[in-house]
Amino acid sequence: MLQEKASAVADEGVTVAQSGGLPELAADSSHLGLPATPNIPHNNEVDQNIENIKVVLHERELWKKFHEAGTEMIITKAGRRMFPSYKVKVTGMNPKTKYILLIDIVPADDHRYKFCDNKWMVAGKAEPAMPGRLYVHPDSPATGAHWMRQLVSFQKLKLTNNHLDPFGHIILNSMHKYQPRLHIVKADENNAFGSKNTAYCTHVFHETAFISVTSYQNHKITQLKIENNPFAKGFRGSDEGDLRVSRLQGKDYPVISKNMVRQRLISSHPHLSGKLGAGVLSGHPQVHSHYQYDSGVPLPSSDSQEPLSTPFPSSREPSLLYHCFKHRDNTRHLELGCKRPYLDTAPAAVSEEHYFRSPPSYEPPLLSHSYCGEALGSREACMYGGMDGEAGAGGAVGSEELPPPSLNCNMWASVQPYPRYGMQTVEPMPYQPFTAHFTSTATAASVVPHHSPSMQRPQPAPPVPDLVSFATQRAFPPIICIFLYIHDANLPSKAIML
DNA sequence: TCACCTCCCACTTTTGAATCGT
DNA sequence: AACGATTCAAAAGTGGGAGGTG
Repeated sequence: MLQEKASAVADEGVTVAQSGGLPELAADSSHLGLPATPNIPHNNEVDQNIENIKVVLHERELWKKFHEAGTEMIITKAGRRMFPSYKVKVTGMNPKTKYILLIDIVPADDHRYKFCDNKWMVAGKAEPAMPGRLYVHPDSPATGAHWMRQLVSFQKLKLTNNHLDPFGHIILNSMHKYQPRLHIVKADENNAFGSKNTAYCTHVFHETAFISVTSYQNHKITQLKIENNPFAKGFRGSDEGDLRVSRLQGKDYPVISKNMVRQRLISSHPHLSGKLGAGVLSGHPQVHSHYQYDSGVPLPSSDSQEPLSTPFPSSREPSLLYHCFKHRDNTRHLELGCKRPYLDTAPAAVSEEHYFRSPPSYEPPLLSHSYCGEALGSREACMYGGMDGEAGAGGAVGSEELPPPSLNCNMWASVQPYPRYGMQTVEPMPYQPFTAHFTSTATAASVVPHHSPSMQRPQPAPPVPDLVSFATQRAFPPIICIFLYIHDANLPSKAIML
């Protein structure tokens, strides 16, 4: 059976989750609006839901095009959407069970990059990580039938470099490499998750990795964006030249863009490439120094000034990494169970037992560090969801509306991640992708609903449940209240509520 | 001087309200 | 009156360029 799955999934270019957690609730109780029976014995139906969930990245070929060139994503103070947008096709869910879909974006490594000589080079150590934020899909929680009915789009997700962003956008550092991750969480009877036996799975498509920039560095990426993003249609050139540019400059004749100048110059004078990349043309009034000529954009390996042959090395992992775990008991210990990605190993080697996999080479050895964010000295905009109506006008959460000390994001950020949280692991596990968010790194991960910031306001700390509670309260639409809890034997339980 | 960032621009697509026809 | 189709204006989303900052 596993082999069949592996084969099928391989055809789709992704690997798929295999394992869920021990269920706490009757599978169908949530949609019935009935209180589920807690702590019921192991329920295979629910487990299978998690195990069987398959996620396929939409427009994977487009993502691959960008990936091959070295995807760049613009980040702005006001927030910028991702393009290509993150859309997935989900199958294998229990149609009646409610799930919550969310995305986070984690540092892919601990390097800062610069674009030099038409290549992305390591420029030093990464800036202290921004506080991790989660983007919860607007439809969450929704039934499996809902998610499977059509593409699940995260196109409204926005990226910002504003450390104090009040809008709930995902905060990133410029010139750093990041990896988006999709998490599917089974909602409990309260349309929430985080109770004792919450199960979830994580999907990572490595072709969605990108480097955040404030202006495009690689001309090839610029062209891909213009060619494929409808909003950038106005920048699409023609054989007559860059008409848009000529219009912008008030010319009644075509003006060749800088990119075109550079590209054409390079193509006809390859020997100039290095000088051009170094900004030789910057003195030209039409050519800004940060423009680069067209070519592949290798990203560096761990070896700092050595560019790689490909922007985002694909050898490290199959297309999709999978990780899943569940909360298993009341002991405030976290047991991590991972199934090996289908493509990660021979199907025959996949057992039914949980095990822990090694991290991909680029996946965060620094993941925890990233989310630990000791540099979060500034008061980060912790987003809190409130109830519509009761919340009043609300508005952006300003610094004066920061949560009480026990909920302070900085406090979260300062807490060391795994393994200090006493998570019970079967064996050493350097790689702990999702746990970093719902447990250890959740300390730095403020959970941000997508909803209007005007509806967000601080809420009193809810009762502290065991281990981790990540709850959404659909009962108060359209606000999703999310609670993050963490327990460390050495630290007081903490929570982030949204 | 340089790399990076911010703001503004013109253009396009998207969205939603208003209008009209059936 | 209800519903669907169409129209139109406002809002939102683009990359580029100029200029600012450290």
